[in-house]
Amino acid sequence: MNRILVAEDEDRIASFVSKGLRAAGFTPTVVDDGVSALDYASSGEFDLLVLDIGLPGLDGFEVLKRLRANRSTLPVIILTARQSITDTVAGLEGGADDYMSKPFRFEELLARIRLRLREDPREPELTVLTHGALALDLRSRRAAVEGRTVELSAREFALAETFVRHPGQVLSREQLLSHVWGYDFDPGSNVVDVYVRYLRKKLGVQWFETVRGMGYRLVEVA
Amino acid sequence: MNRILVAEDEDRIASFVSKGLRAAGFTPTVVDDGVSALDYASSGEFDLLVLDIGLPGLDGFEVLKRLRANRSTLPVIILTARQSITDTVAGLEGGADDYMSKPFRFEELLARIRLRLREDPREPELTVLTHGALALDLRSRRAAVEGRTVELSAREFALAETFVRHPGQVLSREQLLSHVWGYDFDPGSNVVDVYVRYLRKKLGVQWFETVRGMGYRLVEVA
DNA sequence: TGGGCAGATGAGAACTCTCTCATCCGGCTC
DNA sequence: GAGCCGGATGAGAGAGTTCTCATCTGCCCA
Repeated sequence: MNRILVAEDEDRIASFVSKGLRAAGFTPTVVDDGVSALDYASSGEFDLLVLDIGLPGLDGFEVLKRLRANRSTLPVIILTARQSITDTVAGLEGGADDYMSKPFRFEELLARIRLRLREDPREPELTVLTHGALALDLRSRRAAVEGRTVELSAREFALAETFVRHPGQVLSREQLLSHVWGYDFDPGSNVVDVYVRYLRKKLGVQWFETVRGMGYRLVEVA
Repeated sequence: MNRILVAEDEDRIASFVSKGLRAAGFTPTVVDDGVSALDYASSGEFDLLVLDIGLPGLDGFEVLKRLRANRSTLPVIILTARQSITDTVAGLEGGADDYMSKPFRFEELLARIRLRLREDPREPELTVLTHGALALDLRSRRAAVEGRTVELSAREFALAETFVRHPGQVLSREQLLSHVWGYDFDPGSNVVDVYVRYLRKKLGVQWFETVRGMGYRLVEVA
């Protein structure tokens, strides 16, 4: 349950997605045109399809349509153009299970993939992440340190979530930028530093270790 | 699949919830102490339990614990005190299926109840609401009118959602206030008027009809 | 026809959020 | 030990959001 087909023709996005998926333990395969997408998706070798709408050859809608016409129940998450609700509606009506509109944060795509691949969808979605005395309530966007509740802004929360999902692992600024800010953010910025500082201030300095020249790391709990 | 047990001792909230549930087509029953809650919940007469943590007699945790000890699989949504993530974690670990922290917007509770009662949880959650040429993307908080995409703020979106979920129905300011702003908002405010104006400006005046002395109504589509 | 009242509207205060920029600090290297 | 460089920090600009308030408008009824 971890073979994922990524149909996306923009190199930058395809690589962003496939790298991230691999790091998260999935086995991604990338194709960059509609015909191959349909072909591979029909092979039965995949557990989920991430499908860009704007594919050359056969567009995403067409791929989806033919796939469903062949009675495939493969879960499909479509990537729709920036801001196009029309595409979203059409895609969902055309049999997509979910969608992401570009530009998206990788963590969000990951959450949706996990949701679609979950063995028992009846099982409650994990909405509170914990790491030692640190707890993140994914729904209310609030955090708690040793019982004390802390309000986090959207960005602060997304960053904290990324750390908690990769405890003990050194995360580079680039990784954090692409996971939290999206794939098309200015890599020269020092936002990451600034937001790590915000988190340190709100959650306590002891959680976030600086690894000089490398990035930051959420300290592991004993 | 529509009999809901509400265990809540604060009158104001109990009535807010039960009224809303009735209006949404459910059949709510209210109890105001832990012993009755456990009693009724064990009867097999209900499809879901909305359980306040701070109940007199037996508190919510205890009710939940005993319920699960008796092998009941009744879906339970707990209501936790303002900001207490600790309660939330304890509740979910104690076998709750979901939670709401007070003060909550009614529409949100409703969404969670619907989710838990859905026949086939595998079926994609409805994430785009439409009403004629009006579409609301619940996830990206964007709306579309005849293909044109419009950005809405959180409040604007919640208000629009309420209208679209009750098309053609006159909604009083009080109803809108409690649904969109929560149950403890100053009833003397004219925020509703102001936000209806914002929606008219962004989505078009034709959608929102003023019913003098009564409230507002989303016009039905031909 | 005039007054009153419900609703519409304009303006703006308070606040939050996000990000940039300039400067400071301190460890590492030579 | 000096200088450099990565990172920490403080400050603030700019944008967006939410809500209040005062005023305007126009419908309805006496």
